Amino acid sequence: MPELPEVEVVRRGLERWISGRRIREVEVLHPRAVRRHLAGGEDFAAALAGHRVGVPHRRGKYLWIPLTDGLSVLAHLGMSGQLLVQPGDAPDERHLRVRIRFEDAVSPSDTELRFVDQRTFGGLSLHPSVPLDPDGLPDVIAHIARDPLDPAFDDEAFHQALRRRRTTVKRALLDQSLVSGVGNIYADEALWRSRLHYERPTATLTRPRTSELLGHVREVMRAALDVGGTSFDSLYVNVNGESGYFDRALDAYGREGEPCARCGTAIRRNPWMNRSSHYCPRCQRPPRLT
DNA sequence: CTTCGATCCTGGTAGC
DNA sequence: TGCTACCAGGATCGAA
Repeated sequence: MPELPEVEVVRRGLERWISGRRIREVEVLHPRAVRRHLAGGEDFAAALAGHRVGVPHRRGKYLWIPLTDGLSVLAHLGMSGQLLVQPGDAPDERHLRVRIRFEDAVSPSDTELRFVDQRTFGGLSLHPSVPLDPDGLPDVIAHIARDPLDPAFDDEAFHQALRRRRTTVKRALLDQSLVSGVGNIYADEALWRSRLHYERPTATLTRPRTSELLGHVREVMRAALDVGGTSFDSLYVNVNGESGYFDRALDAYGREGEPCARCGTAIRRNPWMNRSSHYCPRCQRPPRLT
């Protein structure tokens, strides 16, 4: 599942392969992939044609590609989305949803951009920027908080927000209006590293504990970025987050029944919010019920 | 205002 | 073999 590191790898790949190119033609093959573009698929395709694309930006799990007139193409990968740079004559993927061809593609094997998404939770859309925003942040994601790797992320404000909230620490990590880019995988990993149970009330976290947690979030994301970021300089921008390379480095997520790397106790998986939480029952003690 | 559960989607797999 | 049930889960929406 693409979380911040996977999306950042995609962003870098796009910067390398499509920045500066002019769009010739857009093909929308599945309406659901552009459902957040309220004017519809035909409008989306027509609006993009002729634009030159700028340098892709990212906030949390969203990335956007600025066009020339204050508009940006916003992309979210959802659970299974991929942005692929493929030769134009490569066979269509089974779940190809949108194809973007460029003016500079003269031979059939020259590259195009493809949005592929099996479960169609992701999508593309076109939006104006927040006025005066230096990065051209699309207005529809103005409510998304900065992510922990953003130099402007405010650790102290985050801590204060946690203290005010009446919620639990994992819910807070997944709340994209508090901190963005963290999904189920990196939440479980950061909590394991911090020896925090997922149901710990955020109001009980001390400032040092919050700092430690943020530090572990950053560590695990940077580790994933280091591994995933090494492969993008090939022809394909091929990142869907499954990334068979990083999962060997995970300590909690997907490790049910395997020994905790710290204490050897079997990792547990509990149902949680229609998904799962993975944790070490010994290192990550549940909070006392009040 | 905050909190929280239901919902969208499809392919893979477990179980009968 | 063929069917059903369940699972993965980010973001949004509406209820409380």
